[in-house]
Parts: sequence; structure tokens; C-alpha cells
Amino acid sequence: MVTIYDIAAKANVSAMTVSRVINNTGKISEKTRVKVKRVMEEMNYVPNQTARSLVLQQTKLLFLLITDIMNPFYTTLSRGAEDAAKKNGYRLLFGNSDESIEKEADYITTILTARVDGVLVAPAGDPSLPHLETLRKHNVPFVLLDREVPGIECDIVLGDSKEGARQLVSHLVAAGHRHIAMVNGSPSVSSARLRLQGYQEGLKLSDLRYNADYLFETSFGPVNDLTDMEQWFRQLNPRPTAIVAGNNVLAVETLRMLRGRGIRVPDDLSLVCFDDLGPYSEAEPFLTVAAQQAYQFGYMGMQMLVERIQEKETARLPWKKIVLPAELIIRRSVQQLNE
Amino acid sequence: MVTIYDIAAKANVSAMTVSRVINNTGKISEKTRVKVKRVMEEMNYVPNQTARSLVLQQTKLLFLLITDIMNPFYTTLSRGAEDAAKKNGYRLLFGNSDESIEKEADYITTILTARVDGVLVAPAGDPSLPHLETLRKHNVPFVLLDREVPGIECDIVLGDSKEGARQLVSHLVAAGHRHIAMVNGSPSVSSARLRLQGYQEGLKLSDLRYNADYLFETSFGPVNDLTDMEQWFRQLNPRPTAIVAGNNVLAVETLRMLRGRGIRVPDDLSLVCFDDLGPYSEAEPFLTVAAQQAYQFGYMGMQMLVERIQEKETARLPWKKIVLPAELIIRRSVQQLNE
DNA sequence: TTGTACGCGTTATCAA
DNA sequence: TTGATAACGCGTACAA
Repeated sequence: MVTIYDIAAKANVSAMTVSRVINNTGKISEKTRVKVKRVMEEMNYVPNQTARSLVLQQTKLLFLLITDIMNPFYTTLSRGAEDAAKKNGYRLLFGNSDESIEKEADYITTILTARVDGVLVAPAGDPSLPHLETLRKHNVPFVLLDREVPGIECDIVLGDSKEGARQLVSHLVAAGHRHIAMVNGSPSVSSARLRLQGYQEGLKLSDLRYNADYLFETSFGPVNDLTDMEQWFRQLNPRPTAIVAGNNVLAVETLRMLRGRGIRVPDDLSLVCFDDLGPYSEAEPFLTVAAQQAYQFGYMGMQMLVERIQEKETARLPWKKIVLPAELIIRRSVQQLNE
Repeated sequence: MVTIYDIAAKANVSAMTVSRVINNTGKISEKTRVKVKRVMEEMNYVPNQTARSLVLQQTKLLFLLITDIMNPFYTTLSRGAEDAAKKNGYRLLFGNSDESIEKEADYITTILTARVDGVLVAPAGDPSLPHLETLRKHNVPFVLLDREVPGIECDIVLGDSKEGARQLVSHLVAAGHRHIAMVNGSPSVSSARLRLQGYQEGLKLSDLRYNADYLFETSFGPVNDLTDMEQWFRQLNPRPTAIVAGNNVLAVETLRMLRGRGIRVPDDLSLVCFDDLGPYSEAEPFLTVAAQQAYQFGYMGMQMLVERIQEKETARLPWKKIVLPAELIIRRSVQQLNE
């Protein structure tokens, strides 16, 4: 491994001078600068970030913890975070908790030992609280994404889940639907709770009664075994004419379940959901959705994180909260019942 | 920051003893071990991976460079790599080159300065050669994924692109298609070249003539502007009855282009592609594809990488090459022309 | 079983 | 404008 000492020796200067050339600090004569640069080229010198981090007490490394790397919402969000990180001179580590508190705990350990400068977290749910407290205790700045965690105050980027869900229901009602079921994420996830509330409010606004039997709660991630959902659906009476899915993954899973039972969408049943499907929606504009600005979640969250890191020593700013609206995109998955 | 010295002071032992407790090395009396452990708990000690890396000359950090984080093939592959890395006690950094040689170059720098122990690379294309040579020069073990790069010898996991493409064509021919076009990735990407060869062989096997006009070459990534593809398609004479897409992203883009022109699949035109669409195919089994074992690409590639890292000092093993077969999955995007 | 001295590669501080 | 020295937190080698 080539070090600044190797460079220094070959260039007949001290290691410090080499360091100054590398970092553009201090005053250096043009002559030595050129000479040192040339030697660095010759020897294929690459600075050792590890040693640098050790003395500078910062890694210029940020971490993004998402809950589902297969979900286009999160991959799009990741692109936003990546772009913003790069723009600010940071590198980005990704982690994928799979909606699991246990895997999340592992990543928290990784984050602490890797001494990253900050973290962007989409928490697995309310039980993430101790993880966030750990980060706080160790002075690791973090910004929450997409989900609130009761008990912790921090910077956060959220979607307007309640309003989005309300719009989805209103859209269904306007199309003549009266029996509207919901397949939602776990109630331990704040966005799931708000979407349920929005669903309930939407019903109320149209003088429809909320029926708990019409609600199926699972995880926001892929559902390995559909039998529970199938059983829930089979015993619904009367059978709903429409289903609201709490997110895109659950919409896909619901679609899968319905297909297994020979039920066509939208002919036999209408389906809408939160979050868009990325490129698939463009290719095949099928699902009517409340689309979130996924890229912005990542980009703005990263901006907030970087600001928080850089203002660490200065005045403590109040926590910031950004709420991004969801946009109703009407496509073909809803049948018009009232003509 | 709490260091082993702080622990040592409070526990009335030397820093070395603390280090031994942490790493379970050397002989330590049960009494001091318990005492040290307790103090570590009390003080919320977290080992400093940076300092550790500096002295051990290894980071236990691996890097996965993919070319498209929005592509289900790569996200699935990532899951495989992640699982295998974790199983081997490594952490994983992700990077996304966006099919761009320039962004790839940036990541190569990141990789070198971060001093990761090894890299899994899906190269952007043949021009990636200097990047790989840089890694080689700096002694960073790497394994190539999905794409070969002429001029470099290394471990690699490939899909059987030629055979997969041949199968897709044969399937179309069997359905009565005679005018089969192809939308493919850049010829500077080895898998694109092989898929083109497979396409040509497939035609030949059925005594069909290869017509260069029927080939449209672009990037394997998202196509921002569809006008070129549209123009290509419009001037085709006779108009093909089927299109083979070089990967899933291009299939989606082709679908988008066709939709823009009011052409329905498969009614007006049939479409098949390399790579599956992940969960979407399950929900809506539409596209007929040559599916690759994406998860295995990542998992096996990571295994090879870890082996290569660990055998770095011992005998130099010959380069390994794994070729994974593609599986034809027949769905609804091909119209039967011959009844 | 435990401790001391040193080095990993870099930068900050202070002196020249 | 340049250099010598110490320090970042940890683990290895050797000594006690």
C-alpha cells in the first residue's frame, strides 16, 4: 500500500506537505505542488479513508435503511437519497431491514460500529423506538422517512397518508362503490394507522359505515402465504366490490390472491392502492393509485440529514417535519358501477 | 466517544485486557471478563470499526455495484448478495452506476478510498475495463456479475444469454411468427451481444433470415426519450408480428412505446424478453420471459468473492466461471398465429 | 493471566 | 512555505 510517506520520500518533502497537497490546505509553492502531484500519479496513490476517518472523527459515510429493497417506492426513494448524498460529497451505504425489527437491530449495530456520519431510516415500525434511542444516545444524527415512531422527536419526511387514503375511498364511492374493504399493513406502523384512519374518514364522509370485518391487516412487505388473506376474503358478506390496499406491495399481493380465486380486476372487483408501481405503471397503466413522490422522500430527507450533520455544533435547530402530498392517479382498476 | 481506555480505567485493567474481552482472544480470568463486560454495558461501549480497520488492514466491508437499482433483476440479485455477505460476517455497501461508465468511475474511487475488502461488480460494459484494471492494480478482489469484459480474467457469474434468447425466438417461431424484431441493449455490453447472437441463431435454426433493420440497440437502462425507438418501429416494413426485448426494462419501455402508438400486446403484436419482472409477474402473469435466477447471481457471486478474499494469501486458485441457465416462462404476451 | 510499547495512515498543532 | 511531533482507537508482539 502506497502511503503519503512513500510519496514524501520520493518527492523529497515531508509527509505533511503531501497531506497539504492532497487536501489543498495551507500554503504550498506551485513547484512542490506540481512535483508531489506527479509522484502521486506515478505511484498510483489513493488516500486511505480509514486513517483519515480515524483522525477526523468523521467518515463522510451516510446510511440509508429501507424496509423493502424490492419495493419501487423505496428504490426510487433510494435514487433520490443517493443523488442528494453525492451532491453533498457523501457516500451512501444501503441496508434493507425486510420489515423486520430484528434485521433492523443488526443494521443499527452496523451503523454504530461503522461510525457513519448520519442515517436515513424508514423504521420497521413503532418497536423501532429503542433503535432510534440508541442512535440518539450515541449522537448519530438521523432523519426518519415515511413513518413516524411515537416517543421520539426528530427530523422527518412523511407522506399525507390520511388524506391520500381518504381520496382513494372517495374515488371509489364516486364510482358507485358502497362495499369497500381494506388490506393494510401492520397497525404498529404509523403510515398504516393513518391510512386506516383516512379510509374510515372517507367512508364516514359518504355516510358509509365502517365494518371491522372488512379490514385485513398484515405486513407491508411481501406476503409469502396468501391463505390467511384468502380466508379473510372468502368469508366477507356481502362481498366487497372494491378493495383499498395500504401500499403497492399489498396491492400486488391482493391481485395475486384474487387471481388465484379467479376474480378479475376490475370486472369482478375494483382495486386501488397507496404508492405507485414505478415503471410498470407507465408500461401498463392499470392500477389506480395515490402516488407518493418517492424520489423526493429520499432527496429531501437527505438534505435535512446533511444540514443536521453540518449544524451539529452550532445552534440546535428545531426538528423539521415535511409532509408530502399524495396524488390520485386514475387508471383502469376501478369499475364504474353507477351509470 | 467511549474507548477501550475509558473502559480499562473504570474496570481497573489495561486496555489490552479490554481488547481481549471484546475479541475473545487470549486467556482471561472469568472474573475480569465479567467485570469488563459490565463496565462496557454501563458505558454503552461500541467498538470503533475505523480504528480496527486501520490496524487490521481489512474493513469487513464489501461492495456491490449494480447498474440499475430500479430493475427487479438487480434488486433481487442484491438480496442474494446481501444474504450471502451477512452469512459470511461481512457488511455490504451498495452502489448504482445507472449504466453509466462515468458514475461507475466515481464508485471505483469510492471503493478504493473506502478500502473495502472486495467488490461484486455488474460492469456498465466493455469500457469498464480500465476500472477493473484499477481494482486489480490495487489488489482489490472482485467478482463480475452478469456481464463479461474482454481483456480481464476473473471470477464471474453469468447467465446463459445466448441459449435464453434462442429459446425465446424458437417459442415465437413455434407460435407462427416469422417477422421477429429485437430491441436490445448496447453492443458494448457482453450480455447484449450474446442475446443478439442467440436471436440470430434462433432465426437461423428456423430458416429465417436475419434482417439488421429489425434490430434496435439502446441502453439496458430506462429510455427517457422514446422517439428514436418509435421512429425505428414506424419504418419497419413489413411490420414485425413479434419483438424480443433484451431485458425486462427494455420490454417495459417497448410496451410503453407500443401503447403510445395504440398497439396492443399480444393482440396486435407479441412481446417476450429476457429477465422476469419480479412480483409484478406473479400478480399479473403477462410477459412471456426467459427468467434468470437473479437471487443466485448475487448469492453465488458473493460466495466466490468471500472465498477469493480468504484465499488471498494461499495458493492462487484458477478463475471460476459460473453460468446459470435461463428458464422460459410462457405467459400471455405471445399470440398464437398458426391454428 | 495481564500489561507495555509500538504501529496502522492520516491530519492538527506548533515550531522553524 | 515547510517540517517534526503527537494524536485518533485499536490489535500484535513481546515481556512480566
